Amino acid sequence: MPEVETIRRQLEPDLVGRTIEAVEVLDSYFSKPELPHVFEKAVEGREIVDVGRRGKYLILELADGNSVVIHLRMTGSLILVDPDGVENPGDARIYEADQGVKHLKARFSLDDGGELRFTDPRRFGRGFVADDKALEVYFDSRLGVEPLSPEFTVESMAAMTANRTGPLKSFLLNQKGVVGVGNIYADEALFRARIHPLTTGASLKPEHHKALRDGVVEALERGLDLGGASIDDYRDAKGEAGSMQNEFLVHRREGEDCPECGETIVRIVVGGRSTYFCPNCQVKLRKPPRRRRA
DNA sequence: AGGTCGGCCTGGCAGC
DNA sequence: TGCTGCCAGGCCGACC
Repeated sequence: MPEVETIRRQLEPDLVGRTIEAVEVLDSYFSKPELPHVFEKAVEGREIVDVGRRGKYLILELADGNSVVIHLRMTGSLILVDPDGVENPGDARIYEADQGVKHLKARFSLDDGGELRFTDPRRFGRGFVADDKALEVYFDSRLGVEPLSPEFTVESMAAMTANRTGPLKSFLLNQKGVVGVGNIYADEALFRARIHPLTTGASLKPEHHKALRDGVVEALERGLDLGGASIDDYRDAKGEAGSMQNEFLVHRREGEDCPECGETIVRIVVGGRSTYFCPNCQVKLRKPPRRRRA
């Protein structure tokens, strides 16, 4: 989510008020199950009136009441190429890596001469067009509370986790409770909350509800402050990498020292996903963790 | 209904 | 060198 929000914030000032003159879908996977030309015709000639986000979905709201909804999944990128093209330092890097050509899946030509490009080496990203009503139905059936909204309270966390018998890590990844938490931020949030990833929601006590809520918020806000995490492919709308990956507390740090106690961070698989945690700080039992060194 | 697991994709890399 | 096979992970659908 920090990655999508970073892109949204960059795109908003440049895209609002722009008209999309032409759309070219170069890979039918992008618009699947809709045919490319149907997607193109639904978007061409429309003005963008807002750039929003819901969970990890980016939303280009059009003047005709429809919205272009784009999900980047893991490896999708949205790059805004300025009207003057080469002046943008990010552009040069994209051409250098041959990404803009090799993995270009869709392009949106703007009325100011600029272009929004969707690239995705793994072809998981998707885009579709929907009206307000359809979008509401779509999101309501899939997505829960926004983590950075006032609705994400300790009470809501308590209610969401109350009857959960599966691992909290899986709950965080499931977008029906709280949205926007992917594998990186789930690990970071659980560490901040000092909760073991295999802990069940039903076993949480009131202090844990607060710790987990705060952990999620803090992990996501840290990611936002750092412009997202660029482990592999992620780049922002200007083609620049984020720096969250340099400040992971536990994620992808197997064998390294816990930043809190110095214990060795371990990796396990939860729900088929790599999960990193500190076995000393994030205990399953109530036994207080021993402190080794700060 | 909640939980679990495999599939979708491709590039990168370890291991032989 | 070149091949195989595994891993990365957001979401969905099938199944228990």
